[in-house]
Amino acid sequence: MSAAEETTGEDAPWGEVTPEAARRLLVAAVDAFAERGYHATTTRDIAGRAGMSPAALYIHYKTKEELLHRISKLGHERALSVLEAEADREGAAADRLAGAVRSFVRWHAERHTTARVVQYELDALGEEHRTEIVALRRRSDAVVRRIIGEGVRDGEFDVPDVPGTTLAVLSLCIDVARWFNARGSRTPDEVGELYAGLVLRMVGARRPPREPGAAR
Amino acid sequence: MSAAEETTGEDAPWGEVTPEAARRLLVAAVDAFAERGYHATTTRDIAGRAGMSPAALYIHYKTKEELLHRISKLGHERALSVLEAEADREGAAADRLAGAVRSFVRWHAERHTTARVVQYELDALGEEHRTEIVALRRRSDAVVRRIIGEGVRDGEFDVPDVPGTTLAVLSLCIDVARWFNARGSRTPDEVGELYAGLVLRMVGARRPPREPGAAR
DNA sequence: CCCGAACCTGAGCAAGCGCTTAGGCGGTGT
DNA sequence: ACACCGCCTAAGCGCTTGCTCAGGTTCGGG
Repeated sequence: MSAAEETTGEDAPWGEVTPEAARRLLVAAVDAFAERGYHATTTRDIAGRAGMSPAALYIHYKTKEELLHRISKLGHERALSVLEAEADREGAAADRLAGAVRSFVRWHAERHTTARVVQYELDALGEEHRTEIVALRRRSDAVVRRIIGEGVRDGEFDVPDVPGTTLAVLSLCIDVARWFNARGSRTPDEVGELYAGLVLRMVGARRPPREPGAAR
Repeated sequence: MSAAEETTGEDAPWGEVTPEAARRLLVAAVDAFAERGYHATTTRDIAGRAGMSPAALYIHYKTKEELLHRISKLGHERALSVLEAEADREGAAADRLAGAVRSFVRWHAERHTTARVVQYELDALGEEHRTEIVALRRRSDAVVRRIIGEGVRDGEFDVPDVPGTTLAVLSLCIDVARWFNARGSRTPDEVGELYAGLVLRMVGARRPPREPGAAR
């Protein structure tokens, strides 16, 4: 059975990487970086996983670091768009915060190999590339802070320290990439749901959203 | 039970590392590993920071990996003892949980270079050493789970998913090592206090302990 | 005064690293 | 037919890596 290649959409996360050989190399690099770390991964290992010779890598990427940069940039953009999609919806801050956490966590769990590279290999990037990525991360921070701030303003949340709580919420979500194991007992959906609830408690949400009837 | 000869105790964290040169090398390795990561650090760099020639390292440690193992083991033991000290006290579960989180977080912030190595270089260890360390980490998990379980049993906490919440609490604390910056605006004490409050909310503690009157 | 143990260095080895180069192969336009 | 171009490989270059080893220094005890 030959694979019917799907080149676009959310399900094939590296669909935008063209030519096909470049995509294969990038996917191989994600796996290798996530498994062993950037510095412990050799260009020979990446090329080998993609079924090519070491030299083939340098036709599609100038350096090993450029590969990491491409992965990091695309990954951050995807994670950020997941966050923003939920944040820009209409409705109560509690619903938006819960939705954002649920989606963000689910992304980190589902794509935990990518997320691991994205979140933990930041300082393997060169100076310029790193500052570019850091700017993206600040936008994630701003999104979460905005929702929490609005919740406080509207009297939905009780948060004494908005920046600190924002930091903690993002930290909690990001760390999912470190411990999540696909062979573990929890599905990405379950973790997202659990974390959305925990975060609502962290911000002191007045009433839990969804489930309008059950109070207990 | 051997004579515990502490040179200086908690304030000089590597006091128990006996030949002075070995301690200098270990401290240098902690700095280097935290700054660049294990794989990106060379033995020449470590020796240089300790003011020695590269060969001197191998008089005190068999391999570079053994150095990492020593750091990781001592670090985990210290972090675990910090946790257990607060967990074994008497009193309400909320007080013990808050105390444990406060101390654990403070440790990760104060000793964030050590903590970074301890928490993020686990899979640079060899097979045997890694399983040894993983056992220590499971004990940390057990400590937190026990407190939360007792809080639920005594009706102090409202936690639908005890293992999941335990995981989240520990994850939150551990990730402090990643983002904490000594030149940042928060002191380790402040972060510990903030996180203790957040965790109490996560477990649905009935009433916040300490500070009986003051608000704002 | 010398001895042996503990400690450290200068020089360097084998292996592996990121990356380059010269060239081959297959499909397309003319 | 043939030149061209995109894609790939075999071979290997220059360098750094973890680690070794013969030899030197320091120092307490006899």
